Amino acid sequence: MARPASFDREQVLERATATFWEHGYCATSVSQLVQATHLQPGSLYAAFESKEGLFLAALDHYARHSVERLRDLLEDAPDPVQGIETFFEVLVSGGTGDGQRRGCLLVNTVLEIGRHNPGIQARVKSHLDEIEGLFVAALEQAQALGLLGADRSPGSLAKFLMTTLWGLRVLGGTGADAADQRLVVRQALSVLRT
Amino acid sequence: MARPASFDREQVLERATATFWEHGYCATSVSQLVQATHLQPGSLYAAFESKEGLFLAALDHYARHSVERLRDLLEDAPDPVQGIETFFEVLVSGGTGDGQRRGCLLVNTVLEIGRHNPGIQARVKSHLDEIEGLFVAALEQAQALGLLGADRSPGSLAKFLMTTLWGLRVLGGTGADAADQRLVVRQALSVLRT
DNA sequence: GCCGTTATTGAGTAATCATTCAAGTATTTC
DNA sequence: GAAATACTTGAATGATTACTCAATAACGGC
Repeated sequence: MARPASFDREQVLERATATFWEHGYCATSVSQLVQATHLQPGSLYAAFESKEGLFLAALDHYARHSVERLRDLLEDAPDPVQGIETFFEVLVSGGTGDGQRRGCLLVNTVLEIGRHNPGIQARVKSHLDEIEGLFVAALEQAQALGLLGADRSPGSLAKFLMTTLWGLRVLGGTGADAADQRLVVRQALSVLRT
Repeated sequence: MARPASFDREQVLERATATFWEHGYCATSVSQLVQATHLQPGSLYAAFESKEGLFLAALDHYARHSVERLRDLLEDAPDPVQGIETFFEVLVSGGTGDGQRRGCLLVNTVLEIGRHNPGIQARVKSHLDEIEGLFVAALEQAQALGLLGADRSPGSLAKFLMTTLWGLRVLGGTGADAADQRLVVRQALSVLRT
């Protein structure tokens, strides 16, 4: 019925996400996004409405992949507790490489603009809640398997693990090496061994 | 020998700090700083060289007060462990009010620009190290008093507490209320009770 | 192959950005 | 009170900002 879009939306999102992730929301200009996505301003605005719209789409794109990776990791683990331990080990040892240098886009976003932009805050929170949900499920499984005391609260522990994860992102941002981060992970995960 | 500056440097720093704290580094414009400090651009640049120079001075100003408050709190506490517990309770319950809404300027800065600006990262890190040092000292005192097992590592625990503190700042940024934050603090501080 | 519809282009918008500087002003020293 | 010195002023700088729109191009349905 009409001319179809000539760009691959997924690829555009991938490139836009990388740009936002690298520089942050404020420090990323539209002309940088134009350069990264190979889309002219007009096309970019036709497809995503605004810089903020593109950023929200980038957040979704980023979260989709993050959640997927965590889910796979937990499913492939021999047991839920080891899955969580592996997750933190991957986090600390760099994993993808880029992830270590740039931290987590969701966490960066909370502190950069979450407080000032309710729409973005809500979107980030919903993605973080999804991740927290995976931790809750893993901890409940662990309880069912007798790996975690029945008196422990999966919800409370999951919130604690999320907070540890976020703190590690800040620690990474200060330039701390993997060894320092591992010390923290050991202290934090000792809570699961009670 | 010449005309003295007519502004109160401390007051200017206080106002500039509040502005940076509220909006972040990137989102704070020089004209906002001009408005907040009541200094014309020329005076601002004569006194602080650049926007970044003023920001560094603001970071120092902020850290000076933060460290002071933590030191007082730890000194006034009946014992070091209770001091740490009080610190986290104050953190979670809002404390100053502004602090709760705006988080911690140092933590916000790490994730917003620390990775891209080595000078700022180094300055933030030195301030955070000072705070970590206070925790180390408190934990060593606790050990000396028999409140903490002699087999525990004050350095490692201090890093863990810092990470928890940072994670709580992110948790606060997502809009979590004091009750949720308290759950996390309870899990985290249980590590001290081992 | 033509028409209706939609994507693409990229120069152009006004606003704002961080920064500068020449002119004017106030203070100290002698 | 004059000379020297340094602070204050605020308009102006060129660059960059997010964003728009009229013109052009390309596709699907018939």
